[in-house]
Amino acid sequence: MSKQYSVKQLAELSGVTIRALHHYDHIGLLKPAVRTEKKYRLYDHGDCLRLQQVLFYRELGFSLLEIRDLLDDPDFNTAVALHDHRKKLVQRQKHMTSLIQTVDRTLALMEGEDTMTLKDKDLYQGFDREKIDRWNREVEEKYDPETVEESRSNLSKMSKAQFAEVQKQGDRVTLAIAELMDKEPNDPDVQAQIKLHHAWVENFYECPLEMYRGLGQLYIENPEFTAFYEKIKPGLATFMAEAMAHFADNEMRY
Amino acid sequence: MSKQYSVKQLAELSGVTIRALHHYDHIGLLKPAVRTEKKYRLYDHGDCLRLQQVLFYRELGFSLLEIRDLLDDPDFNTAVALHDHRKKLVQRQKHMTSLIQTVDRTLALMEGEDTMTLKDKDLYQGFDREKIDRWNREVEEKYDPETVEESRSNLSKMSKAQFAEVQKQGDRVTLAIAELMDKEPNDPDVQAQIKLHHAWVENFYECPLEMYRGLGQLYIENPEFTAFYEKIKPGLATFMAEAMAHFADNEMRY
DNA sequence: CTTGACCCTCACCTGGCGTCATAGCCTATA
DNA sequence: TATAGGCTATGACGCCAGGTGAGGGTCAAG
Repeated sequence: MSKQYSVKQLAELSGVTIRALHHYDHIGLLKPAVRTEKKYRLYDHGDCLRLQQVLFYRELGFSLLEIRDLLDDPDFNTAVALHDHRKKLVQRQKHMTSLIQTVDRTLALMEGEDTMTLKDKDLYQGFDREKIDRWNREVEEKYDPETVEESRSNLSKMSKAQFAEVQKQGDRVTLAIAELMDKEPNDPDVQAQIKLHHAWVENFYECPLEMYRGLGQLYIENPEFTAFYEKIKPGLATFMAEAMAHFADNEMRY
Repeated sequence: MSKQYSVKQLAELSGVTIRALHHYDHIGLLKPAVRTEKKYRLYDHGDCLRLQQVLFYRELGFSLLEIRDLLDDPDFNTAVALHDHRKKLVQRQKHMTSLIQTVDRTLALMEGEDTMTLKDKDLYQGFDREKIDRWNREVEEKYDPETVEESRSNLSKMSKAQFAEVQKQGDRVTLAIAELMDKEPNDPDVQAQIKLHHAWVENFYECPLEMYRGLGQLYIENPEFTAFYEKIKPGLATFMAEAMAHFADNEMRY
């Protein structure tokens, strides 16, 4: 009657692999209309339609078994299933969004630190306005205007002289901490300096405690940071990370 | 010197399972600092830090092997890795978005068709205003005001009489197509009726060709639609789907 | 009759563990 | 000191959606 297709033909028609068709057969998702005497699979038009449906729902992220149940039960309420599925998709999308934000924040911290602390790049001489503008534009695309405004105000409002002053403050704090490395990371003296460090960081970004802890992590995670601090004094990166973690812990208790 | 932790302790501290720690050991991602004579694992503070990093990157969706390489190679550029990873995340997010839109469109079409064509629900008697309002509210949440305005205007602006008239038109077209099923789906006569059908659909939704093709797919994907058209004449669902696909193809060529 | 394209089944591999099964270790109490 | 319990270890199978063969049968053309 109507046309019949071998596995290969159906595979090429539909774009799925032969192995996948075997698999669908195996799990009872798509059994060929005919099995010849020699066990060859022959698919008919109905099978093609079913495969279309399978691919549609697979695209949407349904599991193969869900699809099987969905297609096999004629009483199944497709609308409800789609609605449920939509919820899952939205959740996954939100998750993606928050992950992206985390990456962005991490990158922002890294770039921020680069800009603020790596002196090799002539930052003492002239403030790299171009870079700041670029950064602001990027932020603008990703976040809401408020954030941009804050970032812009913090960074570019500063004059060259102000910036140099803030930079010097940061150096002083860092060196002071380096001097205290014979003590424990949560020694009160160290913690006092860390408090200053935290305040210093907040010159540039609003930096809640969780973020501050993350910044500390970054000091030991990212080779550039690690190198920067290790150059000042070996072990400083780890020491600061631990001290910052303690600081975050202690402050969060209240 | 510093504290040591058994598997269970570290598991409880970090929130991962013992099995996971075993696994991380197995793949060389996190080997305990000490293995006692009796093969017991003992983790030290450094291991804790490393685990933190592992969890951080795992959260972000890096694979365990990627994390291992990333943490083991001190020259590894974390910023670049994060940037690459960000791209992947954004792509997945976009994919999610398009899937959600597909689901939404499917649901919209289903609801639309339900409202328009399933006569059992007394639609001839009284227009289900409550349902329309609900539908409009949902659209309102998902899309921009323009779309809502359009949807609202198309649907609820119609008087009961107008609606009945449009409904009759739809029936006429559908029956006309059913009469032409002995011809090929892309026969000019069929295509002429399909053109009317497309115009009819656009009474309710702006329905570009891709969407129209999708609607055809829906006729064979969704049991409710299939049942509706099969009841008019066996094979009509498939026939219309094919004819609609041809129509979309043909129209798009110009 | 052979060649080459196609078909079959069986079975192991991926990732990130969960879930047993089986057995050794350690400590406290009867 | 025996035993109960809680901890530890290793090893192996399972999940999901197939990928990637191995090893062997089938079919049409030359």
